[in-house]
Amino acid sequence: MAVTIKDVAELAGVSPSTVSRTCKDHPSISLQTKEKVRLAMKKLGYEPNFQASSLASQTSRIIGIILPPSEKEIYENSFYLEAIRGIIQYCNEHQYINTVITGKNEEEILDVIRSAVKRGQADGFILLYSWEEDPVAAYLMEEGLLYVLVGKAYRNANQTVYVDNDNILAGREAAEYLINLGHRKIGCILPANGLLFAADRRAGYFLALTEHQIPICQDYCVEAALCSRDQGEPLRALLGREDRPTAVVVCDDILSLALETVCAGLGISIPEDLSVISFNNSVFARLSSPHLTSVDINAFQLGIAAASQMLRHIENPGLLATKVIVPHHIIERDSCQPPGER
Amino acid sequence: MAVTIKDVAELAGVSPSTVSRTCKDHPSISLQTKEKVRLAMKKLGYEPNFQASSLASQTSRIIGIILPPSEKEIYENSFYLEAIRGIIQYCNEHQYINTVITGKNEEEILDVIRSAVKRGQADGFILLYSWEEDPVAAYLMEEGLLYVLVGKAYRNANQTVYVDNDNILAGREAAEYLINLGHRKIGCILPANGLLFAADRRAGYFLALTEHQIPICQDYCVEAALCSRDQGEPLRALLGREDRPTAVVVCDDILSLALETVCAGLGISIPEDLSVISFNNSVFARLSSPHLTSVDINAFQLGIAAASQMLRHIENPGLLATKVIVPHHIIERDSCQPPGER
DNA sequence: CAATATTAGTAAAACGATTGCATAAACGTG
DNA sequence: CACGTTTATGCAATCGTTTTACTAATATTG
Repeated sequence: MAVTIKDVAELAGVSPSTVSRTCKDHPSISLQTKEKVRLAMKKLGYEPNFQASSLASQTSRIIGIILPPSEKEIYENSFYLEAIRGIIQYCNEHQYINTVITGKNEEEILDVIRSAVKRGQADGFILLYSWEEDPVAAYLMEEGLLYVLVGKAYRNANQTVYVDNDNILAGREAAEYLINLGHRKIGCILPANGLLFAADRRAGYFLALTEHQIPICQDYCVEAALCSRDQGEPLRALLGREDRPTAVVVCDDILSLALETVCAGLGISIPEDLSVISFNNSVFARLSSPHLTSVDINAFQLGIAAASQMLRHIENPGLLATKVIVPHHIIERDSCQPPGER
Repeated sequence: MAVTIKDVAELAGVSPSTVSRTCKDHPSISLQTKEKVRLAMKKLGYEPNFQASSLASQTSRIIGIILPPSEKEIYENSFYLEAIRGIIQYCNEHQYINTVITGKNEEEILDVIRSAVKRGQADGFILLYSWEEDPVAAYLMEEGLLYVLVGKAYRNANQTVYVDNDNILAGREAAEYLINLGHRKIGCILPANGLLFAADRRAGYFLALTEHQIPICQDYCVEAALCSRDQGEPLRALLGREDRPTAVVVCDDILSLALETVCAGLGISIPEDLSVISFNNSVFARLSSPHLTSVDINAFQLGIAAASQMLRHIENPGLLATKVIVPHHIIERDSCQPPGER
């Protein structure tokens, strides 16, 4: 049997409550006693029992990580695992553990959440995606549960704690990068998955064009499904045009890869005929040919920041909902060049 | 405050112990009483408190999922998230939860595990990778902790519960697929990460060649780092040869993508000049051009199987260590054709 | 110096289940 | 019908902490 608080108390010659207070660094225990107790703890290799302390203190020290309902494709994006890594690293350092939650659809996720809450299996939730009208976010908000959104809040932005990149700025900087290279005919390709970040990146793209007095051409802005059969269609439509763009902002590396395939089919070469600036800076960016210039969004840091917000709010209830912006940066590779150069 | 077992007991007019036994479907409670209790549970929306039941029963109902120490690249492989999904789905269905564990290096992982064990924070561990001489696996074995390996056991295979593909068979079938197309000069490309599955796939590849009386050429078998600077070097060496292979077995889609890049640089076209059969059937396989013929290893099922073994062993201590083989299958796409055809 | 405030620590009651043991009722059986 | 058995249920201890309320000892103050 593992060593308990009583064993430590006995060895140190104090009562269990004193040991407990020493662990919490309670001010009403003298330094002398604390030292004595700490020595005993070290000697016995004592670690407080997780369930017992949870039960007594009525908190679980468990944070639920909610993944979007599972369509396989979504998970191919390494964003999720990176963010999870960030979260668990921070949580581990602070004696919290995590439980990953997902399901076949939103209803199933809600069931898991409801049940986790009733059982006292989670102190809060980190939502790793943000969609318009997401029932999961709506439920968490309604029930007054503690949650942190990674991504952009759709409703109740002021009451929601969220952690995000400045996607508008990122989209703008990506477009500006192309504009500064001399491009004027610039397209924008978004994933058709309804995630909010894409809309923001597009908004940034529009902003950049407007600022540089480049007329906006609606047809230059297309949505494409990730990994579906007819994925190439909208891309081919864009690139088949007579006045096709000389550069594109692509909101996900996976899409860029798809784009490269379409380009190869149409005899368009990157970056000579088409400059591409991409998003996420994943393996895809390093493995494609040519290597992609891509905006790194720091998924790991997003995870760290989300976890840190979570813990802040658990430990100081009633804090105002703050938002945290994690910086992005452009990683330059070989997929961009000034237009018309060969 | 949430509804407790006492509330249910009161409403049903029985004692708490009867409610508890009803939950466990204990045989010594009459059907009549059980019905009465179940009705009360439903009415109140009762769910047993997780920490309290853990504390009382001295089990945590938490399964740790151990990821390899974090070098970012590893996580780009969607295998991990797929396997995690499988695990959590199975665990959720059986009222278990999961905690993901990783660290910067093996020592850090060991610390987390040690501490989790002392605190009673895990009933068992699922190891999502297998390396030769892995200190983590060694520790788990030494301490007599319950764990399931996803991948191949290196030492103590007979005492280890593990869940794997038949990678030798998979490697053999991949090579045979190429042989059946008429290829005789077949190479093999492995990731240089020391993971055991790669060696097995290679062994299968050798097997197939031998069986078909094709002489083995050591130089046809190369290792390449995933996503590193000089990754292309060994590939270029292989493909730059005068008598370069007409087909290759590539043990990871990510490597295939790298291979495509190198081929493009050398003016080698796939599949006309080089057939490629790949492994993992990830997005990469569907996004590359041409689309890759790839062996699907069913990562999700591996996760399910691992979790199911875990629970079996938790609930029946002393069970013999069985191994479970999850089937693979070849997904045919456009990267293979008979040699010499254009 | 007595009265009061502060400090340092303890005892014991939660927290919400589980479970071994006791017991009452119902049931056979000779 | 008395006795042993089976069946169904309750009682109370237990799991290992946290925390409230309390006490003893020491320090402070008018």
